[in-house]
Amino acid sequence: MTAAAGSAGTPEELDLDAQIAAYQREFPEVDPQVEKVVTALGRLNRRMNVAYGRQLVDLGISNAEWEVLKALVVVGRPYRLGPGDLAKRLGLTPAAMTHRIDRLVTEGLVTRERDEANRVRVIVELTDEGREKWLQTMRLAAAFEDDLLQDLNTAERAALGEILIRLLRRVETSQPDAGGRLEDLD
Amino acid sequence: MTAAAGSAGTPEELDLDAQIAAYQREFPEVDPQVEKVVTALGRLNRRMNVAYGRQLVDLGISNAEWEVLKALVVVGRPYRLGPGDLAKRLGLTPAAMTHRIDRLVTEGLVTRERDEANRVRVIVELTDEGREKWLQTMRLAAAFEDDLLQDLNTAERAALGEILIRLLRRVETSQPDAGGRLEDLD
DNA sequence: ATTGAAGACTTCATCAGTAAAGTTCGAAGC
DNA sequence: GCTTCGAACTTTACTGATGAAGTCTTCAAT
Repeated sequence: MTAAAGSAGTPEELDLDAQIAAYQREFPEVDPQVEKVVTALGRLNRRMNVAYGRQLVDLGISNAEWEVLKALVVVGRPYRLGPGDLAKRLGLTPAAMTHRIDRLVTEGLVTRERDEANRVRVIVELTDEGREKWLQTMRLAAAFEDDLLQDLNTAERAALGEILIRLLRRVETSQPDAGGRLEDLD
Repeated sequence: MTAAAGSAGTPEELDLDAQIAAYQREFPEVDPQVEKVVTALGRLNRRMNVAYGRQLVDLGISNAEWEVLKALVVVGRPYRLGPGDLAKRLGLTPAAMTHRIDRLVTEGLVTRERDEANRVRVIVELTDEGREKWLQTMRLAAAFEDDLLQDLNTAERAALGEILIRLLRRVETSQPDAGGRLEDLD
């Protein structure tokens, strides 16, 4: 097998360096250092999502549902938000939110009721069971994250955090966001 | 409205620190430093995907199609892979791959033909037009990435790359991957 | 009081993904 | 040489997302 080709391996077999090498071969102008950072970032994130996904399966909820629970927890007591607001926070359409809420309601993790003060509005509220479920996910996630960063000492963690935030600031300012689609939100 | 709530803002309005604070409030055992790194990482990645997505729209292809082009380019000339192999590399099911290839074929970016040497196999090959399309995406992506990392000096870039790779190694070794679903691959 | 415009959510049609069954071809055994 | 097993891809049924149209409520202006 040549460089990173190969007949049919799991994705890990494609190691990072081989992939960067391929990019250089096909597109010489590329800066390997930049590409390395960007590729590692994307790959790391994917792995983490897979890991989260597995834990969620164990707890019997989907990633989609988890996002909703997180959003409700973040606003704090009494853990209420409208469907439209939730949709904006999670970066999906109101239509999708309607269905997600349907599922969560049937599982008893949130309640949906009309706002009596303004009957055009709907209030989605986390139930005790929903909050408990979130706590469970959080315990697992925190354990995974601690393990992930185990090899980094405090200084390294701080440096990493600082750099990531600088990058984040750069993207967020360069993109006014145009009020759109944001995949998901933690 | 309390803390980071708000009526209905775009996601950016929820700044990172407020979100971390919310986690600490709701789940005191959490390590804020760890959470900060993890949250920033997730958020950064999301922003980057949005940015890539916009560029792709301008070029008239979807993120899904882009992934396929990348995979074919990475293996090098003659830019050929079977649907099953592609599916593994991109972390999706063969069924999904079938449909993606359908779309790419109608757009003229790849060809699909039976392997005459082994007629149960199918060969997907990048067309010149497909390669050209990939080059265009690469030019845009590289420009965006260079801009993103502009605030980091060489030493910082190296440090970031090194740390990310350490983290990546940790996730990849701790998860044998179980041969499964990997969202996507760059 | 009535009408009109805008906002918030839901419904409908369509699209892309998964899981599982189906099809076709190649290879190994009797 | 026929048959059976297995591999590679496609097809089918279903799920969850999008975008556009629809419904219901509120608010402002006649």
